[in-house]
Order: sequence, then structure tokens, then C-alpha cells
Amino acid sequence: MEKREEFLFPLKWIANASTGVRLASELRIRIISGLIPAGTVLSENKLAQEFEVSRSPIREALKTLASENMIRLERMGAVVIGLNEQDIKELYDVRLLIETFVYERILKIDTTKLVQELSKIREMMEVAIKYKDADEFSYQDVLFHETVIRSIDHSYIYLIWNNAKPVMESLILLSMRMRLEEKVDDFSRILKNHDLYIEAIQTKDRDIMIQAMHQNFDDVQGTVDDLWMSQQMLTKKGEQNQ
Amino acid sequence: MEKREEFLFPLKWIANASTGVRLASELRIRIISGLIPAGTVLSENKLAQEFEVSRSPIREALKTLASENMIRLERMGAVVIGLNEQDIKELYDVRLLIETFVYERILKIDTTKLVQELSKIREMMEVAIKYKDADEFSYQDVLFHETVIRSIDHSYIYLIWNNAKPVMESLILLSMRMRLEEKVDDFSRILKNHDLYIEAIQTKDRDIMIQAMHQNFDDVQGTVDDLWMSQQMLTKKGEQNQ
DNA sequence: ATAGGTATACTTGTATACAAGTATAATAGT
DNA sequence: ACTATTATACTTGTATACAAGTATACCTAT
Repeated sequence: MEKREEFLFPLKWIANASTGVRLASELRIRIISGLIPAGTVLSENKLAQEFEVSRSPIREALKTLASENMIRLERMGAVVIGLNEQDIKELYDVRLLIETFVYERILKIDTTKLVQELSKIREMMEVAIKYKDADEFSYQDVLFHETVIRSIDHSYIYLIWNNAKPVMESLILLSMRMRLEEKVDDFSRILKNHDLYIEAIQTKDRDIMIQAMHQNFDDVQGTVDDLWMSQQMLTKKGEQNQ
Repeated sequence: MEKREEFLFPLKWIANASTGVRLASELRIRIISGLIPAGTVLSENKLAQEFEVSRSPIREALKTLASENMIRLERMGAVVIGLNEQDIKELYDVRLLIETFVYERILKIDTTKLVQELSKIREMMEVAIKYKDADEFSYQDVLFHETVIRSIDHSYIYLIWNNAKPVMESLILLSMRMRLEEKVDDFSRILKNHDLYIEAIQTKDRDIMIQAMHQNFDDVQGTVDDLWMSQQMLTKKGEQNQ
């Protein structure tokens, strides 16, 4: 069997991280992309061989993925669960739930600094579009929402975010990569959506926030479609490499 | 230094679990109870010596605790964060958030079986009171809420629950142990509160659910007080054992 | 006395070794 | 042919070994 050295996850995002964290990121995105299909049984030993590391970081990665419901640790082997359409919708349920809660808190605090920070990120996103850098765009997109969530300084809400973030991040990443090739216009639409978010935070106008969230929610169907296409492409590519 | 073999966490709950999981449970409850105070720096080697195990399960436990925000993994040692009053309130924020979401979904499904299951758990709680078993009562209490949450079959909401559950469980456990000694009447009040939950689910009457959640929320202040007393007692006991 | 460097005793992260348990397959007996 | 048993090749969980890096304390030179 030919070894595949290609990594799906941006290496520079995890360059300083430990092997365990890096492995988790790579395995996660392979699972979400469908490159490792649901139902696959992962063995610690085989993974260790494949990635040429010991079982220690592999175990660490598998524990992480299990806590994200990406895999299910069983007696003999870790069974891949992955993400289906339903899961993605549920993931966005949670994000909507969190962000609604966060927004209610934001209404009570001074948002001057937050708005400034978000504006900066927004411009970063614009630059990312200009240079057609889907990875950078995704990074800034996730950072945008993380910044909003962190602003209310609520440790358990942030904990939930941290739990959902890796999956969210991979999902957005895959979606954006697809759109860059097929639906470039989507990027400016997403940018406008973020403008709306900023406006809602600045004006503290609930209606605008609802509108922003609604737009974001509508975009989920797109994400689902992109993921499906991404899976098709990757598996085809995989077959060619056989 | 004299070795303390006393375990705070009910051993029978984790008898079949791996060493790593057992250690996480015990360390968690020691941190929440204040027996291991915030700011303490935990070393993997020292913990391994203290519990007479290798570093492998210790590392596993520390990773788990870090994901629950109980500790913060740093370059040199794991720093204990613990729970302050604010954290507990935030934990209940999340629970309220989850349960509100869950209830909205429950309104749309058939609840016959759920109500029956909850009634069973309610009776278990009654038995636990009768035999003055605070641990059993806590177990059933947590199970009650978990059963409600699981009923809507939402993987990510359940994931959040699973992330918050261990801390919640330890918190309730400590609180119930205290109340058993000082405020026995609280138990019947909690039982009535659960009756209200069941009624709200059965009748699908939002007002009753709001009332039930409100009562539960009011109880948080009690939990905070109990925890504080529990911490006082345990640290005193600790000093005596020195 | 103080600044700078070095030795030392820690720390974590990863690799390897071993033990106990489980599924699979081959084999022996009927 | 089929069933039961045994051998084997896996699996995970835990212990230990090693490597690389970091803080502390001490020691030396000025």
C-alpha cells in the first residue's frame, strides 16, 4: 500500500502543537470530509504505523475525537461516526443557541472595543478573499465568532464553544475550499453577513441580529451541499490514487 | 507525609472504569470540594506517586479535567482552577439553556414513555431519601435530567450535557451530602420540584416548565452555600489529619 | 554585593514494553 | 459435515524508558 503524505488540515495552524493535537486535527478533517468514511474501524497500532508515531499521541488524538463525537471508542477499535446532514444541522443549532445567549449578554456591556476588533477581522476576511485564500478566510471567520463569544467572559459558554469549535472549523474550512472553486460569489455574501453581525452588535438592535443569524442559518444548507461535493471529490481522488 | 486513602467519589460508580477515568473522577471532586484548592500546581509524577499508578492514566485524567476547565495545563505542571460562585452560576446558565432548548423539542414529540421513565426515577429518588442515601439520590437526580435531555435525540445537545455532566454530578453530590446532615427538608422540596418537571412534560404546559426551572434555579444559591460549607468542613478535617 | 553562567532537578511529550482480554481461524473429534 | 476447542493474532490499558526543554539554586567572577 502506497503511503499518502498529503495532509488536509493546514499545517501552519498546528505547527507548534504536539503530535497528539496535530493527529487529532488531521484525523478530524479526514473524517468530516468523508476521506475516512463512517463505520471505519480505526486501530491504534495501524494509525501509529501509518503516521509513523507511537501509540501515545494516537491515543490522545482518539480520546479528543471521541469527546467530539467524531468516533466511538469500543472494546476493539475506534469506530468512525462522522457527520451526516442531521449532525451538521444540530451543530448549527448549538451555535445558534450559544450566539443567542451571547447576544443577550452583549446588550448589557460596552461593545466599543469588540466592534473595533470585529471590524479588523472583517477586513482580514476581505484580504483573504482578495488573495483567494480559503484557509485564511475560514480562520478569520471562525475567529470572528470566537471573538464575539469570548467578549461576554462566560467560562462555560466558552467551554461549549471550545468543544464544538474544532468540528465547526473543519466544516467551514472544507466548505470554503469548495466554494473558492465553484461559488466565489458566496464569499462576499458571507462578508456582508458579518457586516450585519457587527452592525447588530454596534446598534444593539435585536432585529438586525436576528436577521444576521437567520442569514447565517440559511447558509447551512449551502455548507451541507459543499460538504457533500467535497466528499465526492475526495473519494474520487482517493480512487484515482489507488 | 501520611498517605490519605480516603476517596470522595463513590467507588461503585466507577468500579468498572479504567484507572484514568477513576482518577479524573476523584481529582475532580477533590478540586470542586476545595480539598485541592485553586492555584495548586499538580505534577504528573507526584500524582502518579500519590495514587501509586503510572503517568499514563494520570495524563489521561488531567486531559479530561482540562477539557472541563477544572485545571489549566501549562508548561510546567497543571494549575488547578476549580469552581467559584460565578462558575457555578455559569454552569447553571448552561443547564438552563440546554433544558429550555430540550423542552421546546419535547413539546413536539410523544412523551408517554419519557414520563413513565421519569416517574420511575422519581420513585427511586424517594427511596433514596427514605434510606438517607445522599449518593444514590444525587445519582438519580442527575439521571433524571439526563433522561430528559436524551429524549430529544439531539447529538450535540447531548454532547454539551456530557461535557458539563461530570462537574454537575460532583457538585450535586457534595451538596446533597451536606444537606443530608443539615437540611433534610430540602430533599422533599427537590422531589416536588421534579414532580413539577414531570407535570410540565406530561401536560406540555410551558408555564409549569418555567415554574419548575425557576425553582431549580433558585436552588442554585443553596448549592453554592452547601459547597462553601462543604469546603470549610473538608479543609478543617484535612488540617486535623495533618 | 551583584551579575552571569552552569549544574541540577524538575517538567512534559513520545516511544516502547508488558499484561490482560477478545475475536478469528484453524484444528481435532465425532 | 459439523461442533467444540485450542492456538494465534489482534485489541486496549498501564508501566516504564528516554529525550528535550525549563526553572531554580548555586557558584564564580567582577
